[in-house]
Amino acid sequence: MPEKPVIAEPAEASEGLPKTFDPALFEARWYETWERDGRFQPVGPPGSPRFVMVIPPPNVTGRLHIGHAYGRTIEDILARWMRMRGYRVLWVPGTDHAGIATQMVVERELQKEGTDRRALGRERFIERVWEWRRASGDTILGQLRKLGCSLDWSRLRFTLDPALSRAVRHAFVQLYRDGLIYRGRYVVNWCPGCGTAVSDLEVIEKTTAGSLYKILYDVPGVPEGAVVATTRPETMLGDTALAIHPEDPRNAHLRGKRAILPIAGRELPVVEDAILVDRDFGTGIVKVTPAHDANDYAVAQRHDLPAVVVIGPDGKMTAAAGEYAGLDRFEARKRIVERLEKEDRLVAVEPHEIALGTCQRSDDVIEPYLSEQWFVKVKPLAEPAIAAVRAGAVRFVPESWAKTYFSWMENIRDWCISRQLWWGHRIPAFTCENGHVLVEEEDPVACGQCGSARLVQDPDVLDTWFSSQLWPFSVMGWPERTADLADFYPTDVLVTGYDILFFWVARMIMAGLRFTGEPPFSTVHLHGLVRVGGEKMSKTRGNVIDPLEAIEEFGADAVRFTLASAASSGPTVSVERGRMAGSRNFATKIWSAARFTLAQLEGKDTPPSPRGLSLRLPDRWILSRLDAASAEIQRHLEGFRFDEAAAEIYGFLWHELCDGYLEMAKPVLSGPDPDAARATRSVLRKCLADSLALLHPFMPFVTEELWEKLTGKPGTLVATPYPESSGEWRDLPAEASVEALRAIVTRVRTFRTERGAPPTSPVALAIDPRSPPRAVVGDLEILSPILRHLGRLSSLAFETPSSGVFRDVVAGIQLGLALPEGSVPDPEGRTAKALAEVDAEIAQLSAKLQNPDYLSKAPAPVVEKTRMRLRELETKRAALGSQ
RNA sequence: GGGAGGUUAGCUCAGCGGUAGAGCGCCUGCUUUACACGCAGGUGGUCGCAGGUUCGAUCCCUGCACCUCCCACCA
Repeated sequence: MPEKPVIAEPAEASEGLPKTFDPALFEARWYETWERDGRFQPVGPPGSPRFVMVIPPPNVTGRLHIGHAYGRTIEDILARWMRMRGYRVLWVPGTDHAGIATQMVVERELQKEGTDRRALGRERFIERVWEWRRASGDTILGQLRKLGCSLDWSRLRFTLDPALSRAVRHAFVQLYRDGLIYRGRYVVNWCPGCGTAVSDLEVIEKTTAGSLYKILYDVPGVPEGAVVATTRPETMLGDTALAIHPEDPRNAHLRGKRAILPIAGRELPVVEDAILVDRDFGTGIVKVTPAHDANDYAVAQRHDLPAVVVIGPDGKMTAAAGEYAGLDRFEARKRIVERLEKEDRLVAVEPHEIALGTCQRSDDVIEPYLSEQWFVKVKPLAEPAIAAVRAGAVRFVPESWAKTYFSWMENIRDWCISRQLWWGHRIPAFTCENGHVLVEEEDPVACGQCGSARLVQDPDVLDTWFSSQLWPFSVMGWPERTADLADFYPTDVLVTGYDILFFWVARMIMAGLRFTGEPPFSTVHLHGLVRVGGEKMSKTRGNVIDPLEAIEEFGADAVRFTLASAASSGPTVSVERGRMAGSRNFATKIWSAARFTLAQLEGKDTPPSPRGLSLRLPDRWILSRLDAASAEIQRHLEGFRFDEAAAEIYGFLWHELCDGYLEMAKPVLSGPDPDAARATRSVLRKCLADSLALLHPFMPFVTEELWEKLTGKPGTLVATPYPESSGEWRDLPAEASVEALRAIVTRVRTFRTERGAPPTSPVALAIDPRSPPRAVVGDLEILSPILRHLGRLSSLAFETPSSGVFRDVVAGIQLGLALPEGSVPDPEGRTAKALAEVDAEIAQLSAKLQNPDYLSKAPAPVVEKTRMRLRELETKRAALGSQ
């Protein structure tokens, strides 16, 4: 392969931009400038229009992943856009203490040191976590800065800050006093790996291939005994009854009998329970294990049965399991099955698909486990929260999420909020030596009932989400009546992934209404989850996109623009590496356009606004397009369609401003008419300035950098008014004429390609002045110099094309085209192909226009459009057919 | 068992009642007074399948197929 000749680049003059740019050279600098200048803090008098968001607080242990980058980019686009529109914008940053996740990180460290938290003790362990947090937490905050997020760092919050801890305690005490928090012994989801209870939402069901074991229980007086099916034989040692359906004739003979529990030899009553037992399933006989199954526990309550805990909090069999004590639950299962087989009690083992509950955090198999826990009674909180969404006080974008929200909220179950962890908000409940329970805002010194000073605080901490649900107002200082709370609450928009709709969004709405009387935000934008090229991101697939690496490689602007472009309304958001490069190319394109523009403006008189100048058609066209683009961008941003907004500005900037206007401007800028050149410079300047402003929320860094070059006002684009459509520049006649010109230029170029002529070969063009869009023809005469230039025409005549030339119709304009000589007429038979297409469409349209139903029922403008199209096609047919 | 969403160009996705779009890829030309991270031209789609509504359907309705994802205590 021959190497490209290396052309020495002329030494760059002292002024002028380099050809390409390095985002690393200015991204950090601009961020610091904005922050130093207080751009991220709300400015303006309280009461003036404001726009408030709180960040979904990432885990302190977290590192920025593509999902964060996506959500925060959307938020930052909103924040910057609203700021430029003159709102007092507040976007509150912060992190979440993330109970289990953080505790696990530090526990792993301890493990490496050969110790554990129990050896350390509670106090020293907690101190250790704080140390860890000081040393390595909050890295994600620096990463958000890299992304360009315009967060108000003066209001940085952490869910374990003293003020936020007070909010948590206040909320707990209030709910307790209102009877909405209670303590009790129930079967909860227990994660043996984490050593704590978790809520229903933290259990991930995975369908797994398992087995259904059919076990024979002896029943004195019933020779055939009772065959019981179970997927978890190890729990049988905790059986305290068998249950049958009261109306099941198959098992009527078992009524009132007592069965013998195999292995253990204990007697079990046979109870009748219509709720638990499904007559149509299996043998209709169910083993009842109250300590290890929530349904069985309910049966035990109804029939006053004891509960025997055979699996302990560590996942190992307890002393109650007799000879199996100390064995891991799965090992115990194996041994018990072996034993049953040996004793000939295993009637059958059938393959059975089971829904295995696993821990969201540790992936361990969840055990239903009977224990003392704290719960929130959620129904009374849910009702007003449902009503608020129904009434439109909270709106979901996209709307369809409301349905999911309702169905969950309407069937909501109590929330287990106690966690057997050390890292988190400790439950503010104390028990005195006489068993009195005290729940108060301040640590009590003596029991209010018996006066005892020997008080023990509940060892558990609260579910992390208990504090998260208060976030939109706890960050504002609630329950204190702070100025921020008065001024900035409720917030406006919440942006987050739909995956935490139940965990967080729903609970915030409930808590906000309960504690502040208002919903915490008026709009919830639930975005999709990021996938890479349609596939879930995973390390094994090797398709993980690390946003920090991407920022290194392409720049933060490119990463942001890519994410914004990918933002569809659907549940998945597909991001590809190729898109990142494309966005980087786009940034370079702007850079290059600015470089050209700046070179043109340099040292020349250029009015900042084209208003009052005498503008030519291309000027009017691009200003009209700019106005239209501004309107579209605004419409899409208002509708949370960041992809469409991004596409709009991309298309305008690249294909209209650069491909279109810049090329038309070149001959004018160097042409003989100084007034025209001056007007062109002014339009160029306005287009560049407005483009930079329009693009700023998406690509804040490169636009700010270029803004400084253009205006000499460093760091001010962030606070420049966002361009909005005024309609002032809208000019449809100019659009029609310039678009006709562009179409004709394209036709001339295609003509060359068709004829196999080199791109530079001169074409003689005739434009039929009798073509129907008369105004356009007139404009084209005015545009002649540009048309000649762009089309590289040897001649341009406004006359009926002579019979010898190739004829066609473009945008209604009848053209005659001719190459010098010796060119191939039409090597690929394109004319014939085009003719066939025209004929087909003519046939279709005439059929339509002969259909009386169409004529009478279709709207008149549509019919008129069809007529016009048909007329144009007929002209085109005549032109093409004359070859 | 309920519920939601999807199926459009080779890939990733927009569009959603009046003649099919983008980016990337692919093909052909190009050092054309910013940009090869570029310019110009082009290739490429019975818009999952079958019915229905309509003057007209990729778009609305019904059914089917396949794919995601949520929710649900069936041993």
